[in-house]
Amino acid sequence: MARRRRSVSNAEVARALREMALFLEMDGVAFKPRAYEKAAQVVAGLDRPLAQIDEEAGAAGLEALPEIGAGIAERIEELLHSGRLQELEALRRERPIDVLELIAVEGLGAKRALALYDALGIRNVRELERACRAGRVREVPGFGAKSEARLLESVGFVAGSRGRQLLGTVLPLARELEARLAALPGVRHAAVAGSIRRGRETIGDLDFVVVAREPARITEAFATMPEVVRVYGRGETKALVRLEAGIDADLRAVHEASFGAALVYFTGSKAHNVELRRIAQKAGLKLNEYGLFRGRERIAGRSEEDVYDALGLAWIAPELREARGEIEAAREGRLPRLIEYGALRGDLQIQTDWSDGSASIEEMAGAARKLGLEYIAITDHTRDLAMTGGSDEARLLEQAQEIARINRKLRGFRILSGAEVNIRADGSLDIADDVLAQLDVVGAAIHSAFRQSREDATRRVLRAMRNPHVDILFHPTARLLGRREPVALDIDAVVRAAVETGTVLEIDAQPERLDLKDEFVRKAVDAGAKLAIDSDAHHPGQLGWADTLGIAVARRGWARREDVVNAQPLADCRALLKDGRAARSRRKRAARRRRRPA
DNA sequence: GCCGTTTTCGGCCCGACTGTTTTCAGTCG
Repeated sequence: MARRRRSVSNAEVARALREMALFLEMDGVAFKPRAYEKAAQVVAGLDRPLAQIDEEAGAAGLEALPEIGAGIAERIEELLHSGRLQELEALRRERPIDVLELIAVEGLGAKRALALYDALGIRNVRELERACRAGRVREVPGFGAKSEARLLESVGFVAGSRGRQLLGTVLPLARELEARLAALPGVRHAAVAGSIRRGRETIGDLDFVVVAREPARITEAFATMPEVVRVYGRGETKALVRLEAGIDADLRAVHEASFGAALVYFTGSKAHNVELRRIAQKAGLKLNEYGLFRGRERIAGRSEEDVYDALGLAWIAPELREARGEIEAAREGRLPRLIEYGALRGDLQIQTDWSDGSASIEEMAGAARKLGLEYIAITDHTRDLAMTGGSDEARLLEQAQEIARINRKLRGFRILSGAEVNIRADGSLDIADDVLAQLDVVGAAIHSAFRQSREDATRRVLRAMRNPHVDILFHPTARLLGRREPVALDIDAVVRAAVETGTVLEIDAQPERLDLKDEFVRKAVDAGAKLAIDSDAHHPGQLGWADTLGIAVARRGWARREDVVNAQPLADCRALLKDGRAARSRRKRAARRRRRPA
């Protein structure tokens, strides 16, 4: 029997395309490197396996993807079918350079990596480090003692780098630095830009834009902050530093008249900016970080609104700036009215000391109330999660009584009884239906058997969603950023089932989860499925995640307030849950019976 | 190599900073 070949992942294909780009760049080939690089980015950002696209639609399916034409589609197919790319292997034989590793060193690109290989035979970071220490790099034309020292320093940072960090980790630091910049003398505006402003789930570096009377003093102050462990460069208007948190921070100072253009420019995304510049170019204009120019005349730049307006576009919220159709929508005036920060009125997933949370029901309710919420659901873990002290049926009912008792003392705030029940591998639940029927909010979630096949995992989740008592699918894919892959769900099938069964899909706002992720939120919104944005807090201090991280993900998924059940008043929220719907239809049927003449 | 309101050829985003190049290439964002 023929053994099935291990399937080639999108990440591996993206890596190969990126490597192709670098080898081509070494030879000074024009434009092709960028074509490969762009294709690599598209592949890395796909939410479906290339192998699946190839299986279903072949090369035509691959070519339908943006930035992938006949040439690259053919190479992707070669990779998928044979696990190899002969052209790349030939390039590697010709120059056995670990170019992907080497260009991770700050200050080294394809060209200079090649120069080092030609002169000294350097193939990887280890050999680069040795050559730097031996003082041989400074002998290479185009290099000197200074670049040798910088490279040596950078090598250490490559080893110690932790890569992209969680939005939830970096956001507080970014806000703190933003506030400190704003407080410096002579600073008129200071703003966080970059992927933080767009609300991306992970962050590669911090970007700040400032307007100041004496920019050079600001870049100086920035580069000498106590958190700075290394200064890559600093000029009159720009500084790039490494922070002790293990992340780089970039500061740009511009004039007031350029603030909006700079904010657009440094907020990105890169792909969004490229589209904006193309629009400018076609209109005979030029867009850069200083403004939108007709010839030498600046026609916009002071505010973001001016810049977009002058390009014939409505202002686009930063969370949408990913070149996923937002520019067309802005041109045609059909951008969604996104859910606002602060719009949540309740939180439907909260753990307490009845399972693995650290605070009591009353403490969590009090903290939620302080944040301005009107209601919460207490959803402690259940039987299968014994490790967390998960409740059985009797304990859930006991907790519901305790909640009722607390509610009697509360005015203007309501605690809903609930549970986070476990979805077993076969899709059954770990709590009996008759008890679930007595709770206000039932969330169901996967906590085990994460590596099922796509078919099995999808069947499992759909079975749970069809349970009439399951109101919400909690953290639907169970991924943990940087630690655990998502369960291999057919997300389109899950979204369809959500619409059919009235099951709400959750955006779990725990920094490591952010699950559903933005692209899946968009699918849910497009299909008309309902969402919940929950903190999944296990401690009072974590309740704020929903309004920061959770809303950011929802906005990135083009969600509006009306798509989110817990952005509604309590009565409306409850009516949108399954039991509420069932109750409503029961009432309607009863009313029809009454109207009918006897 | 990709793409198309300049559509099957001829374009392809733009600027700051660094180092060593005495006029600019490479790298980065």
